[in-house]
Amino acid sequence: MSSENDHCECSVIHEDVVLEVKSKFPPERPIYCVSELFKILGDETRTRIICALGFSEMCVCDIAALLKMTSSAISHQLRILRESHIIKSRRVGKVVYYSLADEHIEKLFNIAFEHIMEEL
Amino acid sequence: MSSENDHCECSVIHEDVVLEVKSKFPPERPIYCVSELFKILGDETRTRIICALGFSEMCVCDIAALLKMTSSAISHQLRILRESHIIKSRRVGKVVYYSLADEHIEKLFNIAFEHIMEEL
DNA sequence: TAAACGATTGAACGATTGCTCAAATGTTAT
DNA sequence: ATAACATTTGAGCAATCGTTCAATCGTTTA
Repeated sequence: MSSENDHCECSVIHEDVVLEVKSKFPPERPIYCVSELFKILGDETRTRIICALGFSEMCVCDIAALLKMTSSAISHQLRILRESHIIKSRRVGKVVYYSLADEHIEKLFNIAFEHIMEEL
Repeated sequence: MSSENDHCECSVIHEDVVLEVKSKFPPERPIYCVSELFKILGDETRTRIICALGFSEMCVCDIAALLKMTSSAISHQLRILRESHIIKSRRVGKVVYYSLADEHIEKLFNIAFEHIMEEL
């Protein structure tokens, strides 16, 4: 016998609220995608990379020098950002230049910065 | 002998770009705070909780029932969200009601949702 | 006061993450 | 072809994370 409360050891207190929120709740996929996006942004190295690319297109070496990290570590993070379509790359000879894929991320960052600034 | 490039095995290719971006770069603290904020939001359970609270104030039990998880697991995540000032709580007898602390997070979520929707 | 119940907490665990290191690509210059 | 160099990649490892489980707290009700 299975019920909606299989995984909850307590009874539902406000069934009306639960049902109402459930009816409005977004589908699983966009929820998953949004949390994945935030997860990508939720790392200090990646945040700093995105912030840097917001000012200028940069190559791996320059980002590494700016952030005082190895280019291997930077490259690993750039791959994650590239696969998430947050940044894009173009190769010129041996050098690969990275830049922000679009302006959405900067907008998201500005809102987040505002939020932080108001807190302190 | 220490230099700016101690942690980078390659030479700086575009010194002008690095110096320019370095001069514009935000201080360490807001960068850290923003990445921490995104890290908090970057978990599917917390995303779903925030989404639910965007529709209605809810108690731990109801959130657990809605998301089909134990109230212990929910409570752990609520603590993280509360300590980050993303949600607030009020106790009425045995029941603790949670709601979003302010409208900033919803705004952030809406921007993120827009970004996701455009991608697919 | 004791029992019931919603919520919280801490330890333990398996899973995931971000870095390092070494090796391998890909491209250019000798 | 060979050397040099920017970048990428994969394995390995320590650290962090999210859940479960059991115990506890706080409040209400019998």
